[in-house]
Parts: sequence; structure tokens; C-alpha cells
Amino acid sequence: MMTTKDEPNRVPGGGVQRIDAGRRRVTAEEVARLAGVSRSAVSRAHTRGAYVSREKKRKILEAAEVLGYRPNALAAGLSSKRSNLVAVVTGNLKNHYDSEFVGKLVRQLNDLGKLPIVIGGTSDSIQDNDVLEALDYPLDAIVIRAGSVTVETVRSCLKLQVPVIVSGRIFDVGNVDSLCCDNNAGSEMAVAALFESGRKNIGYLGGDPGLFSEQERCAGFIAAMRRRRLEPVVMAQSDFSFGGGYATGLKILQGSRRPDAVFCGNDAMALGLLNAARETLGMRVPEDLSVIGFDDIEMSGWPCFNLSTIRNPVEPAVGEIVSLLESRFADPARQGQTIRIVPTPVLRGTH
Amino acid sequence: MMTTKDEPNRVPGGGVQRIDAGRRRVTAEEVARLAGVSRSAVSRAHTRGAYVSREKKRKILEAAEVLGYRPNALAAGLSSKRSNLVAVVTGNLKNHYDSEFVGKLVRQLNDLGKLPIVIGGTSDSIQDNDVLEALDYPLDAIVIRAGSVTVETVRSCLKLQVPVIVSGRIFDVGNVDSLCCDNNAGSEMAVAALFESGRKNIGYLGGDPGLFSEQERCAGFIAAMRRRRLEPVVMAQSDFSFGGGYATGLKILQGSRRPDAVFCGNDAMALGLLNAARETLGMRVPEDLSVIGFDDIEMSGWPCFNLSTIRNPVEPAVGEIVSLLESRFADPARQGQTIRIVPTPVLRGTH
DNA sequence: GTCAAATATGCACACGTGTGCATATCGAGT
DNA sequence: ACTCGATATGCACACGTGTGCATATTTGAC
Repeated sequence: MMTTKDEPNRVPGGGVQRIDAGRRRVTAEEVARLAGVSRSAVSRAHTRGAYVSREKKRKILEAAEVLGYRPNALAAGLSSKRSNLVAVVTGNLKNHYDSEFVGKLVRQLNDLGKLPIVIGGTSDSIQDNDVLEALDYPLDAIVIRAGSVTVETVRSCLKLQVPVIVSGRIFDVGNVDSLCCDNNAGSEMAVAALFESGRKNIGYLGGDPGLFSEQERCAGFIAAMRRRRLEPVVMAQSDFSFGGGYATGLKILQGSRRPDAVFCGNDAMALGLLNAARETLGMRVPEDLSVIGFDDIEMSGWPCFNLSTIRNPVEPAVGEIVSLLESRFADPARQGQTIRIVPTPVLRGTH
Repeated sequence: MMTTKDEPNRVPGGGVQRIDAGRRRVTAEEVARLAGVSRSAVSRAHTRGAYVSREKKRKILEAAEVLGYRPNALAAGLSSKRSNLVAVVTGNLKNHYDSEFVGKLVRQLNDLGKLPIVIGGTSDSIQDNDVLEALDYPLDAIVIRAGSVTVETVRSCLKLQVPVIVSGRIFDVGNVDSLCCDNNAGSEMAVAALFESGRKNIGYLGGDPGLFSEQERCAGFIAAMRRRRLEPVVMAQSDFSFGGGYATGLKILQGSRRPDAVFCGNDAMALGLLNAARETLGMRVPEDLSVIGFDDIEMSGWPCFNLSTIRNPVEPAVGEIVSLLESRFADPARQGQTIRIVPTPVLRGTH
């Protein structure tokens, strides 16, 4: 007989709640009716620093609890000037640096009481359409990760009075705030470290040349080399991914002009190249080859890699973004600011 | 003299847009005034399948373009039944599996025209408060990753008529939809693979025992061992992280009862243990030790790891979530469904 | 030219909230 | 008993949109 009352695998707690078909969200009106007060009183009971008698407030909150009432932010945000919605546009969360970045940013926005609407997630293509959809809501601000969006879209945001913060590139338009690593300094640190290890035949493995950081890091590399009267042995282009770094790394290391050191535009590619060198080509690092990356993602610190790299610190960057947001809320029309995050060399075992 | 007009490093495009201090969002009223029509006409011009003459529509859209008008979703969503907002509650984006999961989910939601509000990001603690804040908005649905939220909060969602989808555990309450990997089958596959490699002294490295997947994978492991009349050599607890896997891995491999194979509750821990074995203890894998993980995150396929693992496929899971969402929109009151995602063994070089 | 059907347009309401304003109630000090 | 300030409460409006309804205009057929 299967007529037992026991239902295995059920989460305990009883009072099973269900979604009623036609039922709509409970409104302040209904709470007021149940508590026997006016609707205004209900609103005031949920607003800090409004006049409501202690006793009535208790009764109202109780009724609200029973009915499961929560003020509707849609309605409130209509007249109010804050929606608490902040859009975060990111290129590709498969990119480990971006992933870490978005994770921390989301956390901090949550702590600030903001609701981050994330756009992008996967796919490297430009996200303009999705951004426009988000702009249908009156956003408190929009944080854009470099390369995810066109200038046109930024202009749309400003036209809708939505403050814009761009991270990962300098964006000198209107009163947009920009935030960017000092890539020049980073490249200089990398070349310096390789140079001091006695390396002279240095190559460069870059990412998508359309991206701002790539342009700066590449230019910084060339300048740093020139300062030491060195000529790059090889300049290669890839795509900022592990797979790309691996494939292009193979080519570089099997090419006619073999470098004894490679500076990579980010850590993912550096790890890819490291794999190509060690696993596939049987080279010894750092004996046969030095490798330095950029960013310092989590994996770079793993024992099997122990990658020397230039740290592009996430925590301070996210902190600055939050500061920029707050000062923007205080003065929406203020001049746009440009902030350079200073990288630090993290010299481990691959150079 | 610094009075040159040139401003270097500017993004080209002219017509610099700024944020005016007191300025508010452009309203349909203003567009109507400029185009010389009624406000209703403006609304209809922006609504598909509404009666507006071709000529008037053109004029309205032109005026809207000039003024930079976009319908305010806040106001629209007030009477409409869809807000297009979907909350995504995630535990910790530092977890590579979750990170990949959220990335793909966000992308698909974007494609569906939904705006994903991400909650969590970092920190393993429960996110109840942040979820409540998001519930102030009338969400179309909320997707919760296992372990991020209490039963109470789920009940709050249902009370507010917000459809709930839980991923990563079975949640048999009300009409909540659940989605979960078939962990039992996965553990069986892992033990089978180790057994067929001739391993008999098999250990287990688990994550946080409070998590549903850990409980199922652990129980599945024990059952699979029993089926082969094998006794686990060691049962260890860690935290699902690389660092945890490394540290606990060291202990296991230096303990009195050394296993010749370890099945790990997820890939991050497996990679940590792999590092401990190879780099720190100088062991050969798979000669001296077999390792099998769970999930198949990107790094597991990297040449230097080449980890044998049980794939907990992200793409199908996300696809199922989207399907559940759509069928829930079609029938909000329908019975909750439970879906098991079938894992597949990905046998590489560590067993 | 007539009439009906199809198309176009404006009015006014509903959506759910916060809050200014006017008014009512209460407590205390003289 | 009277007054004044503090506290409490309800009414009504604004927020910006979509849409039903009634009405105006055009189209097409005979």
C-alpha cells in the first residue's frame, strides 16, 4: 500500500506556501483595512522617522506580517529619486579576472543596499542592446567594464542622466568617471624583473589589440625595452584566454627567433604559455624560459604555477568604484574623475 | 603657456554629454509636446501592435530621439504584470563552478530580455537580508543556488508570489522548482573508474557537510564502495576550495592509512590535492595515486592537470532553468518540478 | 452618394507608494 | 481654565506609464 502519509525527502517546516494563480502582491491598502487604519499610517509605519504612535505601529507591522506585505519598490521609486538599481556591464565572466572583479563588486553593492543588474556574463560581443534594455529602468548608476560597450551607449546613459563609471580604461567624455590600472608602470616592472634576471631576448604575448589595456601594456613594454636599448625578439597577438596563450605560446616557442623570456598581457595567457612550455615542449621554467604575467589571478599563486606577475589589485579598484559612486550621488553634476590604480610586482618562481 | 585648446587622450565623437544637476528623466509628456500630439500617442508609438498612423509614429520617434526619451519601466511595470527583473542568488563567485554557472545564466536571461539582479558574489554566509531587499521589487522569479538561503526566505518569496527555482539541491516545498545533479550516479561513476583501474584503497575528500551536494556525493560514494564490498581508507572533510583541498590533501597523504586513490567532492579540491601530491610531496599521479574530481571546471582540462572527473554540465542545467522559468510564466500556479541533471564521466589522466 | 468597417486619437483611469498640508488630539505649564 | 507646543492622523496629490472606451476620421465597396 502506498497510502502512507509520510513524504520522504521533504524539507521540514510545514505550512506549505504556494503561489495562487490570480493572486497579486499584497498592497498597503489591504494592510490598512486589516489593521483598521488609514493607508498613510501603513506607509509611515514602514518609513523611518515618521510620526506613528507606538501602539498603532505595532498593530500595523503585525498585520503586515500576517498578510506578507512589503512596500513595492516600483511604486516607491516612481516619485522618489533613488531606485537602488545599479547596472554592471561585464565582458566575459569566463575571464577569471573579470569574474573575481564582478564578484567583489556585486558583494559591495549589496552591502551598500544597491541591487546590481548584471549584463553580459558570457560572450565577448558588445552588449549595447542589453544595456539599452536595462536603461528602461531609472538606474542610480552604471558600471561598465572596458570593451563591453560603445561610446554611443555611454552617451545614451548620460542622456538619461545615469552616472557612468568605466573600469579598465580611461574614458574622457562628459562627466564620466574612469578607473584604470597604471599599465605603463606595470609593464616597466615586468621588463625590469626580467632584465635583472639577466634576460635579454624578451618577447611579448598580447591580447586583443582592440582593448585599451592591451594597447597600454604593449606600449609600456616597448617603451621599457627601449629604455634599456633592447629590441623585442617577438611580438605576438592572442586573445587574453588560456587556450589562446597555449596555442600562440607553442608558436612563439617553436619559432625561428626563440625568446628566453616572455611578458604576457595577462595571467590567463601566461598560464597557457607556461603549459605549452612545460607540458608540451618539455622546457624548464625558469631555467630555459622566464615568464611574467599581468593581473595576479588566484590560479597564479597555485604551487604548480607559482607565476611571477604584476598584481592589478581588485579590492582597491572595487573600493574606488564605490567611493566614486557615493561622491557622484552627493553631487551628480560634478566633474568626471580619472583614477589610476598602482600595480605591484609579485615575483614568484617563473622568472 | 598652457592655453592650448588641445585635450589629449579624449575619446573622439564631439557633442560632449553631461549630467545636469536638477535635470530629470525625459517623460512621454515632453515628447508629446514637442511632436504636437497627445501623450497616449507617444505611448502607443512605443508599443508594438498599437494603432498609430505611420506618419505620426515617425514624427514621435524622431522627437523621442532628439530628447533622448525611453519609456520608464518603473512606471510601466506598476500596472503591468511583468517587471522583467529576475534575482539570482549565488553563494560565492570565487567558486569556479558557480562563477561559470552564473555567467551562463546571466547571459541567457539577458537573451530572454530579463534583467538579472545578482545577490551574493562573495562571502559564503547566508544572504537572507539582501534577498529581502531585492524582494521589494516585484520580481518575475528568483533563482537560488543551493546553500545561499534559508527555508524562511524561500517562504517569503512564495508569500510575495515570486516563483522560486532552486539549483543544486532538491527542495520539496510548495510549488518550488528544483534542479540538481544526479550526485549518486556521479559518485558511482567515480568509484567504478577507480575500481576498474585496480584501486582498492580508496579515500574520500568532501566539502562542507552542511551542503546538499556534499551529503549526496558522500552517501553515493559510500554506497558505491559497499556495493563492491570495499571499505573507505579515509573520509576527510574540507571546504570545496583549492586551498582547502591542498591542506587537507597533505594531511590525508601523510596520514597513517595512505590511500592509493582519492575521490574528491569537487574539482577545486581535487586540483588542490593534486598540487599537494605532485608539487609538495613529489608523488607521481596516476602511478602512485589516482585522483578523480567532480564538476569538470575549465582548469581541469588544462594540460598540466588533465584531471579525470565527473562532469556536472552547466549548459544543460542553465537551459533547464530557463525552460522552468518560461513554463512557470505560462502557468504560475503549476506544481513544482524536480529535475535531475545526468552527469558524465570525463576520464582523463589522473586515475 | 451612402453606409459599414477599419483605422486613428484623445480622455481618463489604474497601478502603489511617499509626503506636504491641514487638522485633530494630547500633555503640560501657568 | 486657557494656551501653546508636540504628536498623531487622514486627505489628496504626484510620480509616468499602458490601455479600455468612446469618438473622430479614413477607407472601401456598392
